[in-house]
Amino acid sequence: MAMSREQIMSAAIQHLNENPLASMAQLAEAAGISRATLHRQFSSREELMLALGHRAHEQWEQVQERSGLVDATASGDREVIGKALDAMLGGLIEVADAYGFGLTDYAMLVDPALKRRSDELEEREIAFYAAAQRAGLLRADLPARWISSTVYGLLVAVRESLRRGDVARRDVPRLLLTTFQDGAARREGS
Amino acid sequence: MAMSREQIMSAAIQHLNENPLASMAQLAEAAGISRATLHRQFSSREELMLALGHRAHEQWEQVQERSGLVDATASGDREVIGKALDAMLGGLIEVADAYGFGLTDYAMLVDPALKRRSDELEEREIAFYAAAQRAGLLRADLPARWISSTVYGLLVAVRESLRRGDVARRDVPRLLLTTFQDGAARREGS
DNA sequence: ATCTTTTGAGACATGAACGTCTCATACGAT
DNA sequence: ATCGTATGAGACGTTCATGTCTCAAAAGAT
Repeated sequence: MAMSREQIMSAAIQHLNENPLASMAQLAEAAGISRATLHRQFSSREELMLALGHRAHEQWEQVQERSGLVDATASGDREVIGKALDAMLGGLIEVADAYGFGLTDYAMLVDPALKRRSDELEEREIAFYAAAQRAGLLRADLPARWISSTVYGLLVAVRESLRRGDVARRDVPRLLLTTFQDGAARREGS
Repeated sequence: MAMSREQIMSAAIQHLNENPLASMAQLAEAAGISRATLHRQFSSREELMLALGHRAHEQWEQVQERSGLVDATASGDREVIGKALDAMLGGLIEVADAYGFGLTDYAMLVDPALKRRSDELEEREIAFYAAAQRAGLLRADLPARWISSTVYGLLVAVRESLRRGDVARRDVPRLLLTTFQDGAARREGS
């Protein structure tokens, strides 16, 4: 059976999540193909990594689009923003779960093109958080950039928890959302 | 001037925070010594990395001790636990800042001895969070392990924010603490 | 001033991963 | 059944980091 480029990338991602330092030989084996064939699809390791990075960014961008992030930012409507926030966080969980290794992989951050793109996507989110602050949904006393970092950090936490089996996958969206929004302190009123 | 083992390790950590993939030659240069001298102090790269890992764990353990984490856990006293929580989070920020690269470095997690030690330290924290839950300080509806992961993720966020200059260092403890405790959502009552 | 120790520079061998290439074979389409 | 294409196995050369070693120079101690 012919392994498509897509299939190879999926297998690579899956394997890199277990061993971020995997060699081309290991990635080929993980995809069930020979090293030669892998090199026929991706002429170099760097090309493969860049392809993975771009794919991750595409998915990330799709999450933003599907959640209507930009429109919500422009609308300023509290309810619209709230719905977009939930949708975005839910989508990000899936992406972070799939592309987990990229969250903290140093090599991913080196390429200028990838860096530019992720900066761009991040700026959109930051603008969105700022809009959510103006709409009274998020605390105004926190820098929007810090909120963005917080979400990123919580996604890392999600990945770790899932990797170690600490929490069930179906519980993750609720845990992330409630922790992000309400924090871990016991509320007086409950 | 003779470079002590400690000084070499400090320089190495500092440099690894900028480039986690630095070679021995680069680490030697960063410490201002020759590659030969570096190898006289640390016979192999692995030995250096393990030494760094152990040092990080020592500092981590000191944070636990100085914050009185174990005693607080045993006491069950709400006020004692609250004070320990603040002290611990403050201390963890410093450690995470210094040993940032270790937070997400894959190689650090491989060594069995290091893994065992970090598991042990983590278990203490988890027990502490559980005590904080019983004392009514932290939400009881969140798994203590998830709370632990949350703190870890927020420390990653801190490191990122500092690395990019998004927030001032002096603001970090407040931001981390309030985000962890209260979340990012705007409270009704404010 | 002399002796001892430490250091730096560099050569050297080793091993791992990469990227290229060849060739026989298996597969698929016609 | 045949032809064209894709694949696997493996050899090959290259590069790079590692770890060892030597030796002359610098630093430090007496």
